[in-house]
Amino acid sequence: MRLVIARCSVDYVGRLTAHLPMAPRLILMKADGSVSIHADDRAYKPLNWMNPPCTVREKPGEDGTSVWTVTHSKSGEQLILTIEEILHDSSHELGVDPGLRKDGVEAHLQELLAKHITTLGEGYTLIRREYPTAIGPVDILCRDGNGTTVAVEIKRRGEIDGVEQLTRYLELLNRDPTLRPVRGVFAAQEIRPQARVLATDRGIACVTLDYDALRGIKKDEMTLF
Amino acid sequence: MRLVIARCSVDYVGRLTAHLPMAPRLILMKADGSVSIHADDRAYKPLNWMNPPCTVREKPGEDGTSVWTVTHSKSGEQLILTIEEILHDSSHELGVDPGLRKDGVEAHLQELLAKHITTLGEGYTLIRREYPTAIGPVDILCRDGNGTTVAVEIKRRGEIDGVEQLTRYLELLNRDPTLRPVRGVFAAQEIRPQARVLATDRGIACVTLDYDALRGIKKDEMTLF
DNA sequence: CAGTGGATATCGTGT
DNA sequence: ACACGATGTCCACTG
Repeated sequence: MRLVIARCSVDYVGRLTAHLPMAPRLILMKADGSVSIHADDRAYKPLNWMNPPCTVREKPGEDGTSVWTVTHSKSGEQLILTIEEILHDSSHELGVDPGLRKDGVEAHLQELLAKHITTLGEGYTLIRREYPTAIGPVDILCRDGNGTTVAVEIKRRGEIDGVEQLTRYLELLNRDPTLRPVRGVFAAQEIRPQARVLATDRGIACVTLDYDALRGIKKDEMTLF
Repeated sequence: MRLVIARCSVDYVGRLTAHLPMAPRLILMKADGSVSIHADDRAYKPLNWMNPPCTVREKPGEDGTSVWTVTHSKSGEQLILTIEEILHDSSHELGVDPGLRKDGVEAHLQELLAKHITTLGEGYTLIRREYPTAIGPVDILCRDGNGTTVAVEIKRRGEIDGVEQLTRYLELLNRDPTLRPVRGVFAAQEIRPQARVLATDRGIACVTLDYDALRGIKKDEMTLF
């Protein structure tokens, strides 16, 4: 990663044509070949940029300037930087990043639903989250008001896969005499029609989760179908 | 603008929950208060970030680490950076950026239409682009197949303003005996109904420009109303 | 209505 | 079905 602070002007010719007048800016050149030009505002969004794959050609310009031409390898788009003065220039080896782990909506929904398990219905009690089975953990195992065991599968977007997964869990759980009978609840922020049809056909209830509501603002906005 | 290269781990708690394991990264702190954490790839997109308005609190952590807590002033979202080692740290005054000037679609459309002026009709010939008048340049001045002068106003989105502008040009141009009579053509990627009505009422033809078609893929896809 | 800024969402693509 | 990357677009907000 190379960090350059320089007085530069920039011209972009590609999907549109754009120009940046001469001013001091950050030029961020990453190991993936990308180049982005940042001002001291606009949060993380650069003023202009070039995505990989691209190549940088550096050559002298007029009046002692230096011209960096960044060319996109496929589209031919160009970013032309005219450098008047370099105020800082440093390079750093960062290596490959382990990357972002999103505990994301699914995990968060699970946590919230476990905490507010009665949103599934009155008298519901949590048995445990991530209830282990031979084919993987069930997101939530709980009991309804009648004491019947309920297995809950949580997804951000409920699709057929999720229904199939829950079906497998239910089949397995229903072999356990201490749990049997086990009902299924398919919970997601958004449930695709096909998934809903399949779930209903298998006697699995569908619950649409309202994330904000679950976060505790208003618990009542959860709708049960 | 402060540039920090540091071994850090990051936890984000907000709209979702995310974690970044300890690794060397760029921490970009802008004058607007924003903080973004970049790996050496993914083009201009940071691994994680916090938008303004936010505040940064720096305090010692365990084992000699330093913990930077970035808190969003309104939502309370937090970005927690645990810094193990600082490899680079520099600050730079950039001042306010003059900002991006998008010559954008309009200039590009003008260029393309000038190049393919016959897309307005058979026998059309270009007089010149940016034809100067006392009240500003006319985007394109050309002649149709009959030798009649035609003034073209080009916009990305055709609104009433553009029609008014073209009307003023036409009024002026029609005073010139060497050009008179001058017809008007209002060309845009998208023309608002009101603008179209006004233009038609004034005897100005409307042309919807197909950007991709003009770019030379298929010249025929331009539609004349 | 025009101009600006922000998107951890959503979409599309590829596997 | 899923993961990843890109949005140079789109929308919502402001004045």
